[in-house]
Amino acid sequence: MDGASRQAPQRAREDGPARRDPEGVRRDILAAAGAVFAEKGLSGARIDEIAARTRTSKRMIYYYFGDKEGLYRACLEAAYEQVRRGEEELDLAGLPPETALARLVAFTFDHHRRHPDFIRMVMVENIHDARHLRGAASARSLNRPAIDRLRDILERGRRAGVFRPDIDPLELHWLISALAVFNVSNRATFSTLFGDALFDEAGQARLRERAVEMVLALVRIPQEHR
Amino acid sequence: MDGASRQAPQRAREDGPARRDPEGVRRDILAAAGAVFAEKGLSGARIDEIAARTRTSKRMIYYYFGDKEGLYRACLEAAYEQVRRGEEELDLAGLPPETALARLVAFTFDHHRRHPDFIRMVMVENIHDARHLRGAASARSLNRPAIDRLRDILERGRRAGVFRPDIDPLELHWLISALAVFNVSNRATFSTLFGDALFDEAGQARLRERAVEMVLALVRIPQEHR
DNA sequence: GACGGAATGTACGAAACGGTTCAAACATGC
DNA sequence: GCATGTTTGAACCGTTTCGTACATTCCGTC
Repeated sequence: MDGASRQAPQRAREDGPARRDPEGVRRDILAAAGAVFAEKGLSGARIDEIAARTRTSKRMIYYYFGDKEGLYRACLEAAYEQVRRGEEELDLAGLPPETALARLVAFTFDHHRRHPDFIRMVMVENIHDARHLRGAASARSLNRPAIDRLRDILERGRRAGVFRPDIDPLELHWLISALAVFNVSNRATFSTLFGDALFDEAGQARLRERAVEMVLALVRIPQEHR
Repeated sequence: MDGASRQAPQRAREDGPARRDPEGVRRDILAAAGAVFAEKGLSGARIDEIAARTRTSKRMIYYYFGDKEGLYRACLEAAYEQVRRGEEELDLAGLPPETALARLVAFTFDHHRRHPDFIRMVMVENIHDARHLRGAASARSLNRPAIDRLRDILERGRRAGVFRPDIDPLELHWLISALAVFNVSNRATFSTLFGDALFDEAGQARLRERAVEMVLALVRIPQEHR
């Protein structure tokens, strides 16, 4: 073949001699499969279609991932990892609790909106009763920090006398997730039934604002009680 | 065709074989198909499995519904119809606006919880970008009353001076739906990642209470501004 | 410069699946 | 009771689809 494609193993040779580019092939497959699974679901996805969207062949899918479910599991874990890692960008340290919470809600809203394929994978997985996620121990530990972050904010707010003391961080996470996830997961049916006024830029900005207001209104101690 | 004189056949003989019963057969198929589609999705569902859960045969499915997609569409419409009809039970007339809104939120929360198969159908449909729902004109008209009900409550609250005037009923419906739907649609992944403390009876009662608080806190004019 | 294991391409098999054929059984109008 | 169109069951058909067998290429090492 040509010599140009040969220099592919461009990664610095750390421990192993990267011959052809197994890691790259894996990533390539994972990206293609992730897109197709998100679009069509587990049973709706066709291995041949995934292979076609790849720079490599169907044979490689089975070589690296065993079977369709193995590939799906790998996609699921990769999706969680990518999205949760993206959340680490958010730095709330030093902000006053109310500002921190407002920023967290707004960020979560936008973050989910930026990752519709992740949301679709989660929906697909819920259709399957989270059967595949259950095996992934990584996912559990990957998600715990979200709760910790909230607990911290709530605690700081409580100490500052601006937040109610009876709000459970897990409940709050549930509430915030509900808004941020629903916005993406049910966009198609919602806009079909009620029009898409809520889903253009202005509408989304308003919804995000409402979400922030709503969470803060729940958590705050009303002025007259302070 | 005549509507009245045709429904005779299955009536009298309860335990007899009721040979000809088109309407009954249709309902039977729809029920079985609804369950399977909700469980496995459109592409995951197997016509043979649906047929097996039926008192009749695969042949009848094609006789009555044409093909798999036709059957799916019929299930989708039936699901929306059944659930929206169930919402008509709720009577809020005469209640003060705050009470009415609180009751509406609590009812919506419980109602969705009682109909997980409907939620699953909606999820499946969202995976398909609402392609099949788009054709169903009935669904659109079926859902409009939900907005009207909210508009009415908001308007009454505004006139009574207890609700903010800048809340759009559509936005509010979005918010309420997000909480009620997410609670069912993402239960599997959420409880896998964070435990199922929120999903036993006590947990669900707490979540419902939070949802009510949250919506009311958003819509109310704060005491000190009245 | 041949060896051996890892990586890749090709082509195919077996089962699953959606959908159809054919004819028999049936209710109902005449 | 008979003719007629409707309703049903069982076997069947052509494709699609997952997965694999086998051949081949690549590359570090001896």
